[in-house]
Amino acid sequence: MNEVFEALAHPVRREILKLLRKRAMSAGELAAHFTIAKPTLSGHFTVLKTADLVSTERQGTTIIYRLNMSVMEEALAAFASLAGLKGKEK
Amino acid sequence: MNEVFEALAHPVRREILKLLRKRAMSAGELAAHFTIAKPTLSGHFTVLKTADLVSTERQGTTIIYRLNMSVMEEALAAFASLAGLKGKEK
DNA sequence: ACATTATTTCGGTCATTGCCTAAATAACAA
DNA sequence: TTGTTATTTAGGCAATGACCGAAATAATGT
Repeated sequence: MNEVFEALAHPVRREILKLLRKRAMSAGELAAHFTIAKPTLSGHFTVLKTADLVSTERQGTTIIYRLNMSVMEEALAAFASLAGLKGKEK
Repeated sequence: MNEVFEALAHPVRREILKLLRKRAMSAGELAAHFTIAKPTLSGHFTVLKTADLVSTERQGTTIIYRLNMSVMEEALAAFASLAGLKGKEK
């Protein structure tokens, strides 16, 4: 869960998640939304993947990123619990 | 809102929030729950204060930290929105 | 004024992060 | 196999973050 919170700490990574919320996209499509270099973005992808917030699927030469909704939901529940608003204590 | 997500990225800071969820505590009381040095902890307090997640009140020589529930709720809503689960789009 | 207690600020080190360009890998088509 | 496109890995650098001990500040009591 720590990795999830760390992944959420960077604005670019949050924006990636927001884009993937609408539909799965290739690395290139995602890159088109940012001005930063592709290798930098690739590093952000790795962080999101390590946190299990996204998963990948190769389609030929392109790699499709998709949002892992269940982990997003778990993270939200963890946060709600932290805030003491709902969810379990643990 | 970026400052909030950054503040949540460190486990010690999340633990501080969890402790403050039960009741307001002085810096010293909070420090008793951790093994790290007080100056380090004081730095974490500053991060939380900058994110407006906690507020302070001086009582004599001690400083009381209290959780800022409204900001916690806003952050939760922002996260829910990011996940596309509820809350506003923006 | 001086000492005591609580907390923060200062000055420094070490590890990590974010960014880049250049090079490597992967899949596919000619 | 050579070339093309898509993406990642490697290498390096500047900025930031986390940590500590020592010193400074703040409030209070003697």
